[in-house]
Amino acid sequence: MDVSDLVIFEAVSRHGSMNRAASELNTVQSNVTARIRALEEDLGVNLFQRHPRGVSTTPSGQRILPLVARLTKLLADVRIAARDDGAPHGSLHVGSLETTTALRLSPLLTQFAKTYPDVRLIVSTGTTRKLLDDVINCRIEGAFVAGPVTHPDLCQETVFTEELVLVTSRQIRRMDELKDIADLKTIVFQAGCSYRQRLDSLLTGMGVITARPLEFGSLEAIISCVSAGIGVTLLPKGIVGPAWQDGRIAVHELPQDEGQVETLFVRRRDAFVSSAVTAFLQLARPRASGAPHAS
Amino acid sequence: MDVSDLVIFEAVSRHGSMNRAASELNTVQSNVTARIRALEEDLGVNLFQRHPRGVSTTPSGQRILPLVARLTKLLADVRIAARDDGAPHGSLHVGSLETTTALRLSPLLTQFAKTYPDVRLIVSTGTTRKLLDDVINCRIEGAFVAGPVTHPDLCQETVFTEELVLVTSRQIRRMDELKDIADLKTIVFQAGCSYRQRLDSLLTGMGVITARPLEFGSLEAIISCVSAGIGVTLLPKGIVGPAWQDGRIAVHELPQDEGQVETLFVRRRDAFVSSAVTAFLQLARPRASGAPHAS
DNA sequence: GCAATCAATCGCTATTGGAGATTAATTAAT
DNA sequence: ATTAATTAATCTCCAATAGCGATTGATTGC
Repeated sequence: MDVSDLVIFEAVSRHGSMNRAASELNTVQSNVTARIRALEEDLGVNLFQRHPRGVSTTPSGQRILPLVARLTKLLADVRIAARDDGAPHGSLHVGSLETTTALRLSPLLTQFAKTYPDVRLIVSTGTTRKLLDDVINCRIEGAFVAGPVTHPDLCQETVFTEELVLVTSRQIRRMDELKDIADLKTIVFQAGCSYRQRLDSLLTGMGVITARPLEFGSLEAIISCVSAGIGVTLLPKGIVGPAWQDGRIAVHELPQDEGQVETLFVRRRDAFVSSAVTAFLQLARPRASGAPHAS
Repeated sequence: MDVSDLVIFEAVSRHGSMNRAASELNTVQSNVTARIRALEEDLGVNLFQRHPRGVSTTPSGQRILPLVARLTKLLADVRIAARDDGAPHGSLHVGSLETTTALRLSPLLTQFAKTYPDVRLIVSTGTTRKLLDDVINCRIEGAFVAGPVTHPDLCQETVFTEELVLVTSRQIRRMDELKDIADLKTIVFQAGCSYRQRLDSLLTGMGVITARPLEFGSLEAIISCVSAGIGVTLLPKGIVGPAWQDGRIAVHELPQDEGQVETLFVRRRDAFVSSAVTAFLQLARPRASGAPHAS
C-alpha cells in the first residue's frame, strides 16, 4: 500500500470522478484507474461504486478517508520535523475569526513577522465552524475561534476574552425598545458564525421574536446595515469603537454572563509541534494576565 | 518520500547498522544504503552519522522517529478500517498488569472469546511503565495499567478499583511490628512496577527503612517469598485470598486513602477505534456501578 | 442516432528498485 | 606490523512497474 495511491484515492473520492482526479493530479485517467484497482486489490475491498457517470465512495472508502487526511499530514510533518532544528521557519497556516483578525491579530502578526522573518505566515478567516473543520481535517495548523469548543481531537487554550455588545442604530436608546420593533432583523457574518446563535438566544431571552438573519461578508457591511437601521448585531466591544465614536451606531452592553466570550486558539492534539508553531503560541499567549487555561 | 523508506530508516536507527537492518528486512545492504541516501536527499538532511562501526541517528533522525511509528500505525489502521464493516474481527493486542490479569481478566477474556470468535485477542503482561510505553509507541492497542496516568497522547477510563493490602508472613500480626524488623525487604515484580513506589512511600510513611527491593517475575514466587518471611509486598486484596485462607501469609488492610488504586484502560487518543476495540471496551467497562470517569 | 462522458483495457517505454559483487575505510586481534 | 573482520558506499545488471497514449465499451443526454 503506497501513500501516493491513497492520495489518488482521496482525489477521486473528492471529485467523484477518475478523470477529474487525473487532471488534478497531472496524470492520465488510465493511471488513476490502475492505481485505484491496485489499492482495492491490496485492501481487499471495493473503495468505489462505478456508475456510468463517475464513481461514488463506498462505506469502506468513507471509513479510510479521514485516516488518509491524517496520513498525508503526518507525512508532511516528517518533512518539517526533519528540517526543524529549533529555528522557526517554513510556512505556518492559521485561521482566525473575522472579528478577532480585525481586533487582535494585527499587533501579533506584525511582531511575529518581525521576530521570525523566515516563517511564511498565512492567515485565513472563516467562521468558528469552518475553522474547526479545517483544523480537524489538517488543512490549517490551528485557529482562533470562539469558545467553548469540545472535540476529542483538539487541544485549546484561551488567548483573548472579548466583551460582546449589542449593536443597533442610533434610534434605539435602550435594549428593551427592541421588543417594540416588528420584524427585527439580525445581521451576522454567515452560516456557522458562532455569534449568531448567541445573538438569537439573547434576543429570544428578551422576548424578541427575530426574523431570518441577514448574512454579510465583511465587518464594514454589517456596521453600515446596522447604522441604516436594517437590523441589530452582536460584536466585540473593541471592534465597534470607531463607528461608535463617529455616532453612526448605538452600543448596548450586556450582562456580564452573557457578554463574555473567550477566543481560543485550537489545534490538533496529535499534530507535530514545529518551532514555528511554538514561537507563534508563545507570542499569542496572554502575557502575565491571570492564568490561561490550557487543556 | 515513501513510507517503506521510512520503515527502513526506523530499522537502521534501531539497529545502528545498515547491515543488520538489511537482514531484518530480508534485503541486501546496498539496498538499505541506497534507500537511506534517497530519503536523506529527499528530506535535505542527514539522518545518520556514519562511523566505521555502524551509524548513529542524528537529531534530525531522532525527531522523525516517533512520527514514523505513528505513520506505520496509521497505515495499518487504514487497512483495518477498510475491512472493518462493524463486525469485530482481526487481531486485538492489549496489555495488562500481572495482577490485573490474574484477578480480573479471566472472565472478561472468556466472554470476549465466546462472543467474538473472529477476533484474535492477544494479551501481553508487563509493568505500568512498560505497558504505557507500548501503547504510546503503537505496539499494542491499549492496556490495563495502574492509575493515575497523565499523558497528553493517551485517553483513559477507570475499569476496576482495587484495594491494596500489605502482605507479610504470618509472624507479623500488626503493621507496626514492621518497624522492629531490621533489614526489611520489599518484594516487587520488576523495575517500573507501579505498586513498588506505593509500597516504598507507605513504608517510609510508617517510619520503616527499607532495603533494596527484591524482584520476581511471577505472583506465586512473590507469595512464596513473603510466606517464607523474606520480605513484605503490596498486592490487590482479591489476589491473595487463596494464599490467605491457606494460612500461608498475613494480610494487613491499609487506610482507605492509601489502599485504593484504580485500574485504568488506556489507549492512544488518536488511534483508530476498530469494531474489535469497541466491543472489547464494551465488555471491559464496569457495568451499572457508579459513573466511570473517562477522559 | 449522434456526440459526450465515463471507466476499463492494452501495448509500449522509461524509470527504478533490488540483487550481487566489489571497494574503501577502519578496527581488533594476532 | 599484518591480517582478518566489519562497516558503508559504489557499480552493474536485470526484472518489475508506473505512467503514457490510444482504444474500447457502456451509458446518458440532446
